[in-house]
Amino acid sequence: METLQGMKRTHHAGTLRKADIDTEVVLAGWVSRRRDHGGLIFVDMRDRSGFVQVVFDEAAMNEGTFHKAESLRNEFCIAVRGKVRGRSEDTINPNIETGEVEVVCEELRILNKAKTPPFYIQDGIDVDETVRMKYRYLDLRRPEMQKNIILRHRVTKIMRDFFDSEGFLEIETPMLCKSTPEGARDFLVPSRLNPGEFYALPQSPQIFKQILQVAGFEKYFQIVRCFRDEDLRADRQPEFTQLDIEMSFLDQDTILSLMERMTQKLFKEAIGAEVKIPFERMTWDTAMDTYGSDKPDLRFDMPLMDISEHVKDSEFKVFNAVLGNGGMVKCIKVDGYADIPRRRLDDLVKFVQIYGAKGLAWIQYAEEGIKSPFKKFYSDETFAKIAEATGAKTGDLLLVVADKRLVVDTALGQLRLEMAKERGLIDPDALRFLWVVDFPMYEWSEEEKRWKAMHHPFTSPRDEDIEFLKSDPGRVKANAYDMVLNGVEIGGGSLRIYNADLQEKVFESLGLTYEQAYEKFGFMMDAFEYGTPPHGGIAFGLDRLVMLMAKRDSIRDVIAFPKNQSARDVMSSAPSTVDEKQLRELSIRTAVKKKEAK
RNA sequence: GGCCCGGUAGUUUAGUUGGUUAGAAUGCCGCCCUGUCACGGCGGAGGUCAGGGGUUCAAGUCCCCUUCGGGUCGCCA
Repeated sequence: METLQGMKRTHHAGTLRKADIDTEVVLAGWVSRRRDHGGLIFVDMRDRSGFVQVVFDEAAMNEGTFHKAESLRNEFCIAVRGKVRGRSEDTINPNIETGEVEVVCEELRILNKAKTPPFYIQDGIDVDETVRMKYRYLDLRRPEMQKNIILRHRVTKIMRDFFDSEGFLEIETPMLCKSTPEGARDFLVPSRLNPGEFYALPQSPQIFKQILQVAGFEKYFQIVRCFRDEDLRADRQPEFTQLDIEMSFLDQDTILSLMERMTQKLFKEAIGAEVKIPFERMTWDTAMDTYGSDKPDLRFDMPLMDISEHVKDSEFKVFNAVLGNGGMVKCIKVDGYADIPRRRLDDLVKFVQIYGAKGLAWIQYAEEGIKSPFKKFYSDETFAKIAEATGAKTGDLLLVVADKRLVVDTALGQLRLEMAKERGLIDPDALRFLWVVDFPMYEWSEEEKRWKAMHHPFTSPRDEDIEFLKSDPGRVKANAYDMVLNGVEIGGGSLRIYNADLQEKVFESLGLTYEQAYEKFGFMMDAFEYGTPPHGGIAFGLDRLVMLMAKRDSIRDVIAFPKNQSARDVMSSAPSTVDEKQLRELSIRTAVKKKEAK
């Protein structure tokens, strides 16, 4: 092995251009590809800036160096001293950025050899993700992964600059916190010094950032790791990063427009995308009613339409039962898909059942006539009326779900997305931002038979709804808002309660007595007794945001070292068992493995 | 916890109704090659068909269990 002594890198490989011709350069990086022609060897040399072709010419260099070049293999770490040369007309490679030049090697140092990598170090590979994760250091060498991680850096840099210029302070909050019972499962950390007691890793710095408002910092932000011990998804990791914001003396417009300006600047500077502000705003009720989702994808239309009115008063038992039970019949219209294969319809029935619908019906306005499982229960006139109401023309398809409101909306909302994908209605380059506002304060937990806070228990109800906190919690709307991009929730927040009496009422409506609430959030309630300013904030999911900007389908592609679906780090093999001694120090008697737990 | 899909050389995969020695591409190794850029030519090595059990004259293929991975519902204030 050789060292870099006396050789100082002067350039990055991917930056060399015609203007650098005749420059003496020293490059350092990795062998990306080697093309050995016998007396002439080409090596594509890669560093984080890209790559350039290095030429080893047997006739024009000393024998030892050429011999060394013959031994090069992919992913060897090397340094090269040489001169930049313009390529002759017929050897220019227009497909690469450095294709007009090459580096003629004068000195080669092999800084380190490399084993044969388990997969190609290049973009667009189709390799089992477990293999990529195990060799994450190689996966991250791939240009597209480098691009993602570099983009992530730029995003956080722009955010920090923006909030600094707006007078916000980045303040750190603890990682070892008090466990909060509401919400997601906590990751727990045993306390050695306090046997039998545990810290929790923060699900978010929520309470601390509110207390920072009591403390008078007025404008806080933090790019902060958060932890939730719940099941994973393509867009959910047990530890994730949040852009966390809280400010005093604001109204809802202040924070929404602040975030719009931040988003506009971010997209412009990070990926060169123009974002128009202000964003469209839609109430939660409208979003659910029209798109069957609290985070509608507005890159295509296809609204949910209520046809209950047209299908009542018939002999069709299915619809009658639903309508008689306070349910509804809604549909979506898929243009030009009346010729959907029967087998596909059967699939779609199964599809909506995942979301709790009992079934799916349809009306095919086909050339040869109307086809529908409930055709015999309705007159031609009814089908014509439905066509008129929904705008369905010959050749169109209506997909119909009948059930309770929430089930109908959810199932059709998901079906809407499925159909848009299938019919190619989504413009992959579109950026459709949206604020969803006026979220309900509570949602009913069937499991626990009680009202739960939809956002969190510190969210303020709208003034005009406070009177219903006790009598009719379901109708209370909150000062809560979500930012949605292309059907993905990228941020959410609220104006908080800053009045102790109101906070107590809300705790009460959640089934907490003053004593119980005090046990859980006492330090916060105490703090709130000392002149708490009106305040509110928002939190952005950084991973999801960068995922969308990088046009990836999984947040794992924008996190350097993610966990797999079982929350394992397959590279380092975390989590792992620990010594008995460590457990004893923590006053933990036994560790039970999953298999034994059963 | 439920549902769906998957596991065959290092990698990506083919493998029909169960039937001879599991085939290919790429990567790897060796030799040759002075203008390639997915270089090319010739030759070679490389397989616990995820694991276990069962059915069968015969299992990569059929059945059961386990395990690992991905997606998803629940869950995620």
